Amino acid sequence: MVECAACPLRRLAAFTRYGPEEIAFIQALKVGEMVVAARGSILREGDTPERLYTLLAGWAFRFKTLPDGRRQILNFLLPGDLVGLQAKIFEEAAHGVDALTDVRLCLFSRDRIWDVFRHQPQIAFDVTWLSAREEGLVDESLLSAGRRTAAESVAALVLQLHRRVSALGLATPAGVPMPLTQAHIADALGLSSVHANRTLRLMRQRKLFTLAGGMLRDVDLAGLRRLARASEGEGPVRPLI
Amino acid sequence: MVECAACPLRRLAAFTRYGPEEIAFIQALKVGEMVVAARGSILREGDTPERLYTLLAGWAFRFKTLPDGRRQILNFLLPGDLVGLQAKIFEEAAHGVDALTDVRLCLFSRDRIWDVFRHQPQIAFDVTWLSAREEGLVDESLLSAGRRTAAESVAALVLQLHRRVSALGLATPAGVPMPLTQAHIADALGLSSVHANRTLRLMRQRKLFTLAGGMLRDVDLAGLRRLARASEGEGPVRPLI
DNA sequence: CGGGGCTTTGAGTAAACTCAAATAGCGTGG
DNA sequence: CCACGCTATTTGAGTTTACTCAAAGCCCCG
Repeated sequence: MVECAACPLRRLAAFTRYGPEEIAFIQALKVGEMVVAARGSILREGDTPERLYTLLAGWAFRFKTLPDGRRQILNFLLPGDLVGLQAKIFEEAAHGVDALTDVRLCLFSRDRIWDVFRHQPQIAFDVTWLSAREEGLVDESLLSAGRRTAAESVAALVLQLHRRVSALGLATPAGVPMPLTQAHIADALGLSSVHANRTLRLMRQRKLFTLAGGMLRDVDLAGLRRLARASEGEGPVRPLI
Repeated sequence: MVECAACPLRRLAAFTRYGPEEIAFIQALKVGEMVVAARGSILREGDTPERLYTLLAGWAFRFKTLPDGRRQILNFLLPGDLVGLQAKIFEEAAHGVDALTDVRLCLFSRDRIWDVFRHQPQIAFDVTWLSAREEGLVDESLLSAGRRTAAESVAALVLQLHRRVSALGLATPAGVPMPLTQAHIADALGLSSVHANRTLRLMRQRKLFTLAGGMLRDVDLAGLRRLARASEGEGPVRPLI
């Protein structure tokens, strides 16, 4: 089990620095780790989860489903993201969380969240910060699903994920890891998977990017920004809990 | 100016009870009130707002726009809702907020939010609660825009607003106030206003509800729930700051 | 009584969907 | 090592939902 003080994420420039006292406090909150295999469920819709999680490694996503099986992905979760805060707050999850790849999670005691607010206002503020940031991601997706064309939406999604993955230092010379199937892209943007496929072909033809084997390659960032009409997005640092 | 201890909202069963100490603290945070006329702007995209607001009376909405003018409404704001928290947290608003009706807002000092986290953990927790609740509303809209048909989306939106307005005790024998134009409904659900109009006609023909003159009437809640495949939604009480 | 905004309707179009089938990849066990 | 099965991708063909453009009607307010 990873010691919080030695957490490999915490070394990244993407995360704010905490003092030893705060790290010790987080360490005291941590009750264990959990591993979930790719495609496994981390949190089911309607569940009352025992824990609050931070994603240590791997990809996951939040989603809602309709009774007939239609699924909407709400946002993707990458290392450092908090999982299950709403569920903690409302006692019952209004959304599910599934693992996209094999995933390692850091477990926090559910009851002790309250201690954070009582004793560590800085960390409490950062929890709120992360929650507001996630809402910002959902806002952006809603803009895509509601008002962007399929090509614009795909461009905006790829840009967002490219930015988030790069900030974590996960980009490699071989490309940027992006372990999504076309069905995930479709469900995130409100498209059918057939149309997602045709749109990806278009992106390839326009030389905006290629996405294959879980790797994003040959990205034309400027072209994507022009297409998505995206703003530059969040600043460089954020808290890690 | 309304005294927090005498705040008419606070008397409603929809809000949690605060002790005298907490109310005094909130009162100390309050630096004034602001009135914005219908159609006026409360917060512009890209602004760095000086204040954090609570909506005291009236309707407003959060939105994002694309450079060519396409607009997506992210969620509607009703009395008791917090405005501008993300903007406070990120220094810059990634969305605008416009008044739908004449609106009265309670102003809180921006800098002193930090005091809340340091001295009033209960209120800090409730800020997080409200933020998570708002994210839940956006999640629901994303499900509509992405995966529901136009009729299902309209049903889900009307159900949500009916529930929220009723919880505030604003329903009257003459109907439930709902001061939206068809363009607002279209922009909230990712439809064209022509299609929103045709969908509303369909709802009228199916006797699910009528919406005219800012009033919702003749609502068939059971029929709407069946159509929207909606879950029952949030519990009855929430914090008021 | 004349706008300006909002709503309503018609007609034609386009983006995205469904259904169906073929192809490609990948892991497992014979 | 290859065949099999499963999942994911790709493409074609036809359909539908929702869009655009345009014009007319409404209604409130000044």
